[in-house]
Amino acid sequence: MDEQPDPRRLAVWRAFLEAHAALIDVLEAELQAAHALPLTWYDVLVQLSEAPGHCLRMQDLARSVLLSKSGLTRLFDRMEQAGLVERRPFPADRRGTLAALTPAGEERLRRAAPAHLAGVLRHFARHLAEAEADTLTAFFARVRAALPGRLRIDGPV
Amino acid sequence: MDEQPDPRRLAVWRAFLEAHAALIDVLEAELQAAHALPLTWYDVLVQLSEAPGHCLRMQDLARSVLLSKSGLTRLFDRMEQAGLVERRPFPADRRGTLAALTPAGEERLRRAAPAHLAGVLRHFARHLAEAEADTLTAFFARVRAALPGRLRIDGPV
DNA sequence: ACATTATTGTTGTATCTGCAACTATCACCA
DNA sequence: TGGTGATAGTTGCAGATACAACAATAATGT
Repeated sequence: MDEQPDPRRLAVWRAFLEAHAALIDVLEAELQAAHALPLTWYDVLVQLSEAPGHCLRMQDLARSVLLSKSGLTRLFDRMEQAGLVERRPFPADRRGTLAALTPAGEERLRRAAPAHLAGVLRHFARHLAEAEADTLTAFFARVRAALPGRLRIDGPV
Repeated sequence: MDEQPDPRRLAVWRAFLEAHAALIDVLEAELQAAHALPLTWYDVLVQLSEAPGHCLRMQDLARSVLLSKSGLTRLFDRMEQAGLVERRPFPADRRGTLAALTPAGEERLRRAAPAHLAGVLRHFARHLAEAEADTLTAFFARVRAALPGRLRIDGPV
């Protein structure tokens, strides 16, 4: 491949980083203001609600929300204390734990989702022409596919 | 407005988030492995090296690297201790401090930059067709422009 | 059956970040 | 000139995250 410094492509990278940072900031602030939910909490609720049976193994949930095992353990502790989720034993494998949504968690998500999705639309997707959407998804998918899965998962070396 | 869930555009958002997380992970890991530099340190070095006179006010630097004032204070402390940057008095306004690159910092950046830029190219820009690059930059710029500047800067309410 | 190895989730600890409060300095205006 | 408020940077503190070590359980091979 041609490997010139190529400032055009470098510019994309900068723009990508800045857009991401700004987007996360706004969406987080909006979600926090409107429903007192950090984005990470929202993400957990979404992943659980989309899972079959509204529950997931802790480790799978960790991968879904892009967090390390220990990171999720602590996050889940906080959310459990808030009554939005709960741990259940997983009979099939007694090492495992099932992370499940409580009714309160479902309700909280149901109330917060519309505003958040509207935010994503307003701040992000709105700027996307119909045709561009697929191009972009495909691009991100290519990037993602060529990358190793999550590094920095914890556990011993 | 049309407020259908619009899964196509939602998919872009998800793909965007996942690609970002994965990219940061790999690039950080590579930079760390090859040059013992966290991405934040690299960013500071780049911003300073691109600034006129190789120095910037602390607050401007904070904005450039997308960090809060206090966040930068601490980050800069660490980098100063490592000898890569230094604080200089700013005569024109004695409240201010100039963040400057040391020769060691310049040297470190000069050695690390090629590998990092190659990484950005290999993991990100390579998947981008020539024509797509401009489309994408424009899109991110639109997103960025429509957004408020950094929220969550610190300081009293 | 048993020993060895892998996997699951949690915990100890360190790092990094932001918010709010603080000090020092500056800007402005009466 | 003095006073009031704004601004620059630092610091105390709390929150969130990752890595490494750990206990409990499962899987595998002999």
